[in-house]
Amino acid sequence: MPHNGPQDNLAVSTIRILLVDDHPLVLEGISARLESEVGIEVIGQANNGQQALEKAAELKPDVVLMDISMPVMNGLEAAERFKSDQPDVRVLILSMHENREYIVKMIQSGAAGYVLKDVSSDELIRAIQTVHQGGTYFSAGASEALFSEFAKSDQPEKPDTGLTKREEMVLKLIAEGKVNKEVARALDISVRTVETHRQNIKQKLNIQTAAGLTKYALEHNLISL
Amino acid sequence: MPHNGPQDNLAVSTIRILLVDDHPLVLEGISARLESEVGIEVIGQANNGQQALEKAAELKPDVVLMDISMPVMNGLEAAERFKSDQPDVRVLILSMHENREYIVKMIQSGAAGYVLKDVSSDELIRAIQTVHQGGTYFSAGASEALFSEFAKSDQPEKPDTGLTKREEMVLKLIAEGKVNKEVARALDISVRTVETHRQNIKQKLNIQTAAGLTKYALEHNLISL
DNA sequence: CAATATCTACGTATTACTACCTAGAATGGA
DNA sequence: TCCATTCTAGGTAGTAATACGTAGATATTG
Repeated sequence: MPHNGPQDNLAVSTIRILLVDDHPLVLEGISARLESEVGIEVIGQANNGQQALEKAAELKPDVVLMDISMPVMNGLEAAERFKSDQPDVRVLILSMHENREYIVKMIQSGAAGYVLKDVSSDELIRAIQTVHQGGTYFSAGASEALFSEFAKSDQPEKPDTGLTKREEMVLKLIAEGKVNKEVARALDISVRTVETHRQNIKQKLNIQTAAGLTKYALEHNLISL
Repeated sequence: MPHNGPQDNLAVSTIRILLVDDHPLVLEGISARLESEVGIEVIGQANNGQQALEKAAELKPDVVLMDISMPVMNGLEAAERFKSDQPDVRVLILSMHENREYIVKMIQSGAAGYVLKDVSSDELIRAIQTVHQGGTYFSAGASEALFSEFAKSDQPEKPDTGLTKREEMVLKLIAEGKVNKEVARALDISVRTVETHRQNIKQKLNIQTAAGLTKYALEHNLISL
């Protein structure tokens, strides 16, 4: 599987960076850090998302290293624009927020990576190289924030409901939208028994309605959508 | 926010690698690639997950570079064991599968990164450095496979239900577990009107029971858990 | 063995929901 | 303006669920 594109140019050409931050001091600091690195060149700077899009269209950078919070157009909006207007540009977010919502939103907006502002120069450079090659980079804090949730959400763990096995079974079937008669048939028991179970379940969980039962079942991963 | 741990040792100490693959040729090849790199040292090799755990306990590597498909104990199982038994060891998966299921499973198992086998030496080294520093690494193919889905799944988009606004409102309240009387009170309309809405909703959606309505509402993001 | 929990089932009465109608008022377009 | 849609509300019946009991059969376990 032969590879073409920027991936193979790493050794021969430098990575062209556009720096975007609304704080001049940050721009200078990062710029100084990166300039000393071989293989990386800061070809321009911008103070907000709007400027970033314009300068990028003109300068054609490989990677846009961008803050999130900025006036005029924030990083989120800018990342979306980049994705739709200049999809070849790789956007690497440099943020001080370790908040999961932010990170998820950035990914959805098409960012290729998310680096916290407290990273070392080494790590920042590695992040730049990674996204330039088409990869995805999250620094330690970011990946923790992201995947701790992600890992859980996709993991159907079944916490203790306080229900018996039979009750769980009944609840499951009810939550799937079955009426008592169907549940009874499915479990080969009397409708009255199902009613009893239903009563006990509702009493145990302190739930009044059938809809509430379904909600509970979904919340507790007894059934899935 | 001061940082301690392996992060700061990059410049002074080498990253100790344990290579795990059931194909001797692959082991040799990767080993050769990595040995020529300064700052990285292959301290051991294993042919399966079982061996990997044993050797890791003995050799204390920084990073375990491991294949998924192996005899005796596969990479998935091994990654889980590493997470529970030797949590300090960073597991980097080296796989030829670009399948999303695999990747998600690996993350849930505690892997710190996922690299496809067709990556360049440069990228592999960068991946190793990244995970060693506590970051998360996905090579281009992997991140695409992962986030194309992920981005969608977390986006609460509200597809057209064919329901009117009022009906959606009623459905929402019902799905939350409210009985008709409560819905009526909440919307300040007659119980009969709620019943009518309920009828119309069920007819439109072809759903029979209250539980079914809740399930539908959840599926379509009208309410959330 | 005795106590406990679980699963099973029924009686009775009340309340809630369902099915299938009609129908007026208001609203928004063609 | 007329038509379609939506929101409103009710009639009448039948079915399902709920509330609150009791109670036997079967494990399970201290």
